[in-house]
Amino acid sequence: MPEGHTIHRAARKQREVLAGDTVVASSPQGRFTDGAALLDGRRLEDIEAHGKHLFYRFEDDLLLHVHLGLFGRFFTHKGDPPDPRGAIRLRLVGRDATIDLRGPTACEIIDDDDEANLLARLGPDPLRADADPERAWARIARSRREIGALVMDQSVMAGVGNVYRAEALHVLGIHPSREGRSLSRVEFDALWATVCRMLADGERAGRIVTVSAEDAGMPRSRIPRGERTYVYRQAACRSCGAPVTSWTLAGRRSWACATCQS
DNA sequence: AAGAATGTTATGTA
DNA sequence: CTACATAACATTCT
Repeated sequence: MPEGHTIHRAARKQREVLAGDTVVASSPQGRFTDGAALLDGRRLEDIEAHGKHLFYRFEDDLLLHVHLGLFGRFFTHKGDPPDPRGAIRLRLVGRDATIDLRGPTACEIIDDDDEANLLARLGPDPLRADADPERAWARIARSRREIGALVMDQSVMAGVGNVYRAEALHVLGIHPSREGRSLSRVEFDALWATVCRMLADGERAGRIVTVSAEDAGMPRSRIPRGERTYVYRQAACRSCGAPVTSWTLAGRRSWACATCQS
């Protein structure tokens, strides 16, 4: 479910929903029980997103790290807290909203060292004002790894996942298998700008729609599911109609248009 | 109803 | 040291 846009959106919405409240975090279940006793009843002070990672700062300097992984999801309930459904790993209870977390790969109490180590492994996040694209360029410009692997490597840039990898490289006409170091500075600048735009769009809309209104022949908000991407999970390119090839790149399925991309 | 999926990490191999 | 493959783990949907 989540690429970087989902995470930033969650942070923003949760800040809104919980703003000004005394928020109580209740006992995570299952394999995340370690931090339960510590979190219980503590007030939430801040939420921050870095790439696909979320950091919750609680009173008494307690820091909760959440990573949704492939399946993690938040569920927001207005009004009184409902009975827990399924394995709730974290429950944040505000004055008039409850947020449940299910299926994360990480939901753990960490210390400042852990946090520093995590952040040190993250490249610039296109959704953050403090992102420095030069760090990404420095890695890409001298790497012989495929660009399709590099853009999804969270230490190169933080927040891009499988959908944006396919879509960003497609609109730029760059084949995912090209070596990083074969990209020109102009191409990299366009790549960074595209990733920034796509992630920001996704955060605003709450879903990924990379196809333009012109190409779809309808407002982007009304494009049906399954038609919102040019090549991702497509058999034919939604831009030119040519066949889309798919193969495994960096452990994930990858797509490219035979004619648009080289 | 097996299998795939908007992810990461640890470990083994070359 | 780099790159790549595999397994493990989380859950929902088709």
